Amino acid sequence: MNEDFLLKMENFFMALADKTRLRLLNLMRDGEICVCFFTEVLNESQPKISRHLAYLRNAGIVEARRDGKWMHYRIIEPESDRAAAVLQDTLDWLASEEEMRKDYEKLASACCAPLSQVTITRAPKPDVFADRVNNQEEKRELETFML
Amino acid sequence: MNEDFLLKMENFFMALADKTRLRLLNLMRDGEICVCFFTEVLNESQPKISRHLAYLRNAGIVEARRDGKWMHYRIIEPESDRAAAVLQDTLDWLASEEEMRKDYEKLASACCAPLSQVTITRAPKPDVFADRVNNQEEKRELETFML
DNA sequence: ATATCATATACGCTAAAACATATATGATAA
DNA sequence: TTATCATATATGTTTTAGCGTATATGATAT
Repeated sequence: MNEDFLLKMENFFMALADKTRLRLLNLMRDGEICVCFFTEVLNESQPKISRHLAYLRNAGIVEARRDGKWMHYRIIEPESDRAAAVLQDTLDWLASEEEMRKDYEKLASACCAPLSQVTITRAPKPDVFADRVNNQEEKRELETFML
Repeated sequence: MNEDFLLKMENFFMALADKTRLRLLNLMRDGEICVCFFTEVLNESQPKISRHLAYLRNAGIVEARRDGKWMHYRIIEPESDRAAAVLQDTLDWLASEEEMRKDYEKLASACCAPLSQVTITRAPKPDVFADRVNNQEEKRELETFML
């Protein structure tokens, strides 16, 4: 039956249907973020954050990169163009909300990841995905440089 | 706290995170539909359909109109522009899927509502919301005429 | 009135999601 | 090696979603 496609779509929206996951996505909207930031900014337990990040990863919405002891998560463009459109609208929605901006600003007062300042003082670009892809190499170099 | 806005957003996505509700939205994407159609086309129990329609109504995604014994549901534009954008993308996504088109075509072989033929042979317009609003009066007249 | 039709809601149950706590993993430091 | 740090996962429990069945509501028909 049509179960396959519907199931994927259902799972995609499930991934967006959670307060913690929405806050996580909001924090990642302009680039990759270290797990320790999430726990700090959202003031939630580390296992809770990890579980929700795993959920987003399984849904194909974020991916992770290991950097020594740290894990950095970033939003990726979903395979489906349609899903990508929904996700982009969702990120714009988050960006437009005052409360989410407050979360975002807390990133400045961060914890372990040395790259924090570099990453977040970069001005948010309108096209999130393009920005993310283009700065990938650059970011990696900066990180290596700072370690 | 920020609970209010996040809760609303979470509920909005919850409403989209269910196979039955996605199929219902797909069937409503070009105009209002009678409950009896839903049960017929989706081949699901009447209470199940009603419960999911109530869910969508509480989420501010559809509204109902009574017409004698029948209830007609239609998609409405959410208050939030951001939610409206996500919903529109979602409807386009549904419209693009073969399996959903099959559901949609089953509307032609319908049940109780006399208006069915008139409603569904009308060619789908690109701007769903505008179409819906503009044809409201017209539809009401047609229904009255046919009863 | 009563009966019937279309739909909505209430109730009890099952299944799945989210949580807190504990433990495991994988990397660096000593 | 052992210790420690950052993160992931496993376990048991609580909460919530969805379902089927039964029943209520609201409209028409007799």
